[in-house]
Amino acid sequence: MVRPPCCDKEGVKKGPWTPEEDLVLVSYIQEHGPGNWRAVPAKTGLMRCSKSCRLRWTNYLRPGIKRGNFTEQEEKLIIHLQALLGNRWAAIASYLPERTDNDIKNYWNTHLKRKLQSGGGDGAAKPPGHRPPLSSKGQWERRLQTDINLARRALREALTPLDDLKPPQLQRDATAVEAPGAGVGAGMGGGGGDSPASSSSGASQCSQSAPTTAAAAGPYVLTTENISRMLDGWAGRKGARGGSPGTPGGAESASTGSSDASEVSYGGAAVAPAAGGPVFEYETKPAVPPSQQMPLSAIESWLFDDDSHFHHVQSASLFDAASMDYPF
DNA sequence: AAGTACACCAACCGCGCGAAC
DNA sequence: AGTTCGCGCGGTTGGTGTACT
Repeated sequence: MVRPPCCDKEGVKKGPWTPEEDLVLVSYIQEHGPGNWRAVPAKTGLMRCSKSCRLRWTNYLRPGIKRGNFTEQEEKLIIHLQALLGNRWAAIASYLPERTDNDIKNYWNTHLKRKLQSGGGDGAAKPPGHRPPLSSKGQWERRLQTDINLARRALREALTPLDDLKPPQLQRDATAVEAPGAGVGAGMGGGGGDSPASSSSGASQCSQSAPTTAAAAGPYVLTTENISRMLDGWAGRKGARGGSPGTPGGAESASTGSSDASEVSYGGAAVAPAAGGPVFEYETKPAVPPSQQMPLSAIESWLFDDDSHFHHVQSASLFDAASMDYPF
């Protein structure tokens, strides 16, 4: 059977998103929450296919996304995880909650791959693990279990020698949380309910569970700021980058000098809708207080608590294990 | 100053999977 | 049991900016 295209080719706009389209999409999600992407183009009037909407939200508009400026710690983490997990970017991204799989993938392809090929990487990085096809679900789960342990080992290795580098990361959380409006750092990274197994994709992080679960409250705290930046960016930068006004590059976020937490590349200050209050209607829970956020140290503590957790997940998939065992 | 090559990244494409029917 | 739908994932491409000659 021939698979029909995900959406009608005719009348579907492609290419860079415009700020106006972004606003329409954000407004819609603000009202209805992410998910049910199929309905988004119809209900918003956007001439985009559902997939494109989802991607735009997931990789760019979703709150809590940190863009550009990969830290040394993140870089090392990615290298280790890639060596262990192969090109399973979503899985890798789940360990870097503020990064999207697309972002990590791009960073890998443009920076790290080359770096490692030229011998600049550490010894742990090996060619992507091309694993034999799995013949059964049990095998798949065993592989996942192996992945869990390998990843944990890698994380520990990656983090241990970099303890001294931790402050910037944590400081980012700390300072960002203090940001007007409710705390930038409280988003994905500190969301509390965000397990490593939950997909990095916005939809899976936010969609079904977002409107109803406490765990989903975190990410949307960031929205006020992000939208503010977007709006401000549009006002101040329209046409600044000819063909793709809605797709500022990473260089911009990097150039702001404050490109840390959840730097949505529109950059700028608030034109904000009501800073402090929930922006999305479905945002029913308050921001996760700093004390309940999940800074990197939690990951570390989990890592170092190695054996005590292992037995819990022996027969479970990565995802099950995550939900019951992972502290983040 | 102009032209070219390279780097970067947002977005697209196709496939696979799971749920619903 | 088979089909359809919706979504997520990974690979790839195209456009833009920047560095180099």
